[in-house]
Amino acid sequence: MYAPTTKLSTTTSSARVLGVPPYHHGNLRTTLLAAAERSLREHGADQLSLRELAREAGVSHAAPRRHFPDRQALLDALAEAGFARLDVELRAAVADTPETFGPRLHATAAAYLRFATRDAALLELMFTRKHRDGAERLVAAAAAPFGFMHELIVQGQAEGVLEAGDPQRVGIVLFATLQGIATLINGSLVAPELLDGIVETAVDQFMRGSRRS
Amino acid sequence: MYAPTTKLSTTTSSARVLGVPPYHHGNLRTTLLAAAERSLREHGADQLSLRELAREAGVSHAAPRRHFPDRQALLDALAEAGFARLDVELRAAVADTPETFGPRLHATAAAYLRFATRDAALLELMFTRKHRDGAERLVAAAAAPFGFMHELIVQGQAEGVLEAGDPQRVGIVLFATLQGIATLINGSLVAPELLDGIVETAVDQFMRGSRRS
DNA sequence: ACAGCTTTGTTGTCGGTGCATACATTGTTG
DNA sequence: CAACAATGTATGCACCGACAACAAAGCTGT
Repeated sequence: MYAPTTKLSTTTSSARVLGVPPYHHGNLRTTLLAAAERSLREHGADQLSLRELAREAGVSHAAPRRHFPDRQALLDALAEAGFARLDVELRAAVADTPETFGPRLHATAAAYLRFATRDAALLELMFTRKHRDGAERLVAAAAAPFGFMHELIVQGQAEGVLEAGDPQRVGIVLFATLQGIATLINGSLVAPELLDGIVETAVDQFMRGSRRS
Repeated sequence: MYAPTTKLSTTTSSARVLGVPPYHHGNLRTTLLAAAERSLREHGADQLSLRELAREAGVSHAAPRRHFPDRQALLDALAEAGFARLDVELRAAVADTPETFGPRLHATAAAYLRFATRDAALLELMFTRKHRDGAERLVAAAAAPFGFMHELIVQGQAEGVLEAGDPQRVGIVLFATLQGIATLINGSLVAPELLDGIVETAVDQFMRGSRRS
């Protein structure tokens, strides 16, 4: 086993300049993931085909197998990346927000639903139960955004805006509400125009429902 | 076009007694749906195969096509039936409950999550966005349980337990919260043992968050 | 520098699936 | 009882995911 090649696509070769594609792609895994992400967004997980991705990347149909043992492994990797990106987006949303709980909660909720409605298929992938043993990686990736919610709740309690209590439970309920709203919107069961109003209602209810009284 | 044969499997024939299977199945559509429901529960929507169902029903692999133009049509039918059953179960849950809002809300939430965790794959199917034009039937079917939630909210407001306001919005938020909790549990992102506690927290928060103050 | 091992491609194949078309059988109805 | 509509069957196609055997390229120790 040699080093997992951190440096990208050096692909030695003199062949490159001649326009002859090198035998080794050099960066297949990343290329496949990027193509998969696009395909997922455009056509949904069901339509995603390994062979199709291979064609797009200009490699043989069996090449992806070297990087993803099977189709599900690719989907899992996408979901994992999705959680990471969600975490980044949530944290970015509060970065330029007053440090008080209220505005931060609003910003978080809005950011979550922006992510969820923009990448509906990805969201579905992230939360779909695909038992597959290696689910640990996924759960670990999901811990990041969950942790963020947790921190938010703790802050609210520290500020005295929220009642004391198990922040875990409360955080889960909050997370669930946002996720549920996304599901209803994405499933076309609720008109998208209602989104903003619903989020506002949800946030208000949450504040009132768990404020210190 | 002759009558859509309400009476089941009369399959005229003298052949029956001889053990020779009749040319016409007599009840294929229903049989397929039943088998599909079982397969869905046991192996998930991805693994559901029309050819497999045909084999189970003892019929050629092209036969299902007479009843479902394509695979998605079958899945849609399953989802539609799912909404109908959900509606029945929710209404049944409050049937033998005190007529006051509080107990009814609790019973509804519990019933929703029982349904959702018992038939996780079905739930996913019901709320997954499969744009496919004929989504109207699905949305119509979904209207039943949604309507139930709506009625529940209206009752709460009439009792004076809930503040006045758009029952639609509030109902959607409630529905979303339950749906979101189900998603988190089914996706193994939250341990099942926590379910009861979370539901309780959610219901309490809802009551506090929208009670008349 | 080169021999040997590891990684990452390639080609070919297999079983399975959804969808389509042409044909066969049966039930209904005028 | 003679159309005709409904429902199954047989066959074929294109595609897919998985697998195995082989080939090229990169690394590494001597």
